[in-house]
Amino acid sequence: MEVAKRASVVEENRKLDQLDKKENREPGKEQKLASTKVEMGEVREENDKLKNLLTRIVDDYRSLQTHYFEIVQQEKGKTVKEASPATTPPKDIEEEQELVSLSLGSTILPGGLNKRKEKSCIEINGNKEDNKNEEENLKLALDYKFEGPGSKSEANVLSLSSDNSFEDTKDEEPGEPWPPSKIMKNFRAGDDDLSQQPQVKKARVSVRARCDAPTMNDGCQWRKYGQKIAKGNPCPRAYYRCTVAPGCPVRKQVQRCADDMSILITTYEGTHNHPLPVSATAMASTTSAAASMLMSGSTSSRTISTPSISSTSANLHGLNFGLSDASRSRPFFLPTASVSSTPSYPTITLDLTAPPTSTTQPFAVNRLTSSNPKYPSTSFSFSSPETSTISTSWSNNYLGYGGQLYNKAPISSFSNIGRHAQDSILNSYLQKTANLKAPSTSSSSTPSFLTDSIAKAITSDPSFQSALAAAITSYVGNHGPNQAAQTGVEAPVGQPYGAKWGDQLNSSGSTFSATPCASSFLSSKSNGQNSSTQNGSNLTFSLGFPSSQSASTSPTENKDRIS
DNA sequence: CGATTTTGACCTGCGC
DNA sequence: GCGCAGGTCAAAATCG
Repeated sequence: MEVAKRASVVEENRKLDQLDKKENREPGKEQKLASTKVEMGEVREENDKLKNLLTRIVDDYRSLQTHYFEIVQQEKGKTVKEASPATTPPKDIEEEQELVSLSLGSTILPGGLNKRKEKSCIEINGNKEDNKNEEENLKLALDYKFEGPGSKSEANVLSLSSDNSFEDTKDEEPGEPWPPSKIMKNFRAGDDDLSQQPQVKKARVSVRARCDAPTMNDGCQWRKYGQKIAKGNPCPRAYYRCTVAPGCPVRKQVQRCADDMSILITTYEGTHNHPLPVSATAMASTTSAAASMLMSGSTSSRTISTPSISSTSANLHGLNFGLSDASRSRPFFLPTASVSSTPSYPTITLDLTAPPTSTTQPFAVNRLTSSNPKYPSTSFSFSSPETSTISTSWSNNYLGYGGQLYNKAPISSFSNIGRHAQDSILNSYLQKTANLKAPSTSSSSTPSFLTDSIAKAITSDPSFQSALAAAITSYVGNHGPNQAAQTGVEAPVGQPYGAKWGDQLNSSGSTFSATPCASSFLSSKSNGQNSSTQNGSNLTFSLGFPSSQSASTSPTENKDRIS
């Protein structure tokens, strides 16, 4: 009911927004505009109330979930003790299990790789009708998403969807662009997903990175199945397919950049239909999110009132990510992402080799012209000098130390606009987070209007949020099963191996990288380990691809070479 | 000996 | 229809 109410409010907001836009184009209607704004204020107020309500519901949900797990544990103990063959759980328990399973969006792990998770993961095979109510509940719990483009309301909701389907987004009811059921549909491992979503299959995510090794180790196991000399590039293009699971549709192309041989271009296509190793989940989810960003076409020119990163962080907090604690403020680290498209293959490129963006060009979320109008194009310019550092670090296998990376160049020292972009995210986040402890001096060096506008520009794009969310979700899924369980956040693209956050931190010297060969990951420094932010810790989101030569989980890739 | 890579042949889509 | 380029297949070679 609340969801429906909220949806109606969202729709109302959208209409008002459109009306607002329209009237801005037609001056001389100030009176109408004024009344509209009054209406809008009311709607916003109501929206706020609903948000609060939603937050309460989420809290309730979480506590219920905690209770549920306790009950399940007790039930399990009982069942084992009694060892009764006729022990069929009560129906309500079953239903509850379904609910939890839906909420977590988890899938059963093959082979019991994660026993703890197995306990909380119950496969759902019930029919849709029966699950409808549960799905509604799920929406209540997980419906952290941006309202659709055009919504003027303060979109403090964050989508964790990686829904890539045009049809899906098209078909959605206003205000509910990505229902959780669809999120699950995409994230859930399954062969039939791809057949149902050819668009997803076609979407490609290209990663450019400086890498001396023949190929980047992204954590997956690949088998080379072909090599071709592509036109216009003396370097051959190698074709790999994922061999983690038989029948996995994911493929990648690896090719050196013709202009700069040190740059390795890896293009991913498809979605894994199997659980991924920890080291591969971040990459998978990042590419998935990037593909989502691309395919969702959600890059409409929303330059109106938009959420700042603080609202995002609030949502993350809402998801129990715990970022709202200012003492644990974490900067986000983002690569350059640009979109291009061919008629059949829309491609988003994450460029981690890009030099600092021109200082003459203020940061903005630009729209690029697309060769195919079907696929809207967007360029996010998050370039910074750090990207080259990252790339270098990939080759040098230092990618597990995102915190260090970040600390190599203190925030306050960044002067280029690309850095500003990242600063702005951080600053905006820091500024708007309660109980700020002034961990950085960067805010003084960055004009507030700039940081605000940048933050707004960045965060206004739901796709960005989606990508960020997916990365975060990946992080949560990988490093914090507990968090994931509490939040109901679904782990993207199959990540059954939920390693404990703390475990990872401990095992890797305060970074998330459990192993030096971890491919793509989200790195962090724990509290008190960071000299530059003594009052807090850094969490650096970055893409990391240690060279396969120096560290590879796959012997295949170790000997991989491009002749 | 199984897994993986190599490499030429083949298939497919697209532009002319 | 033809040629080109990208992508895939599959037999042979190679590796561990």
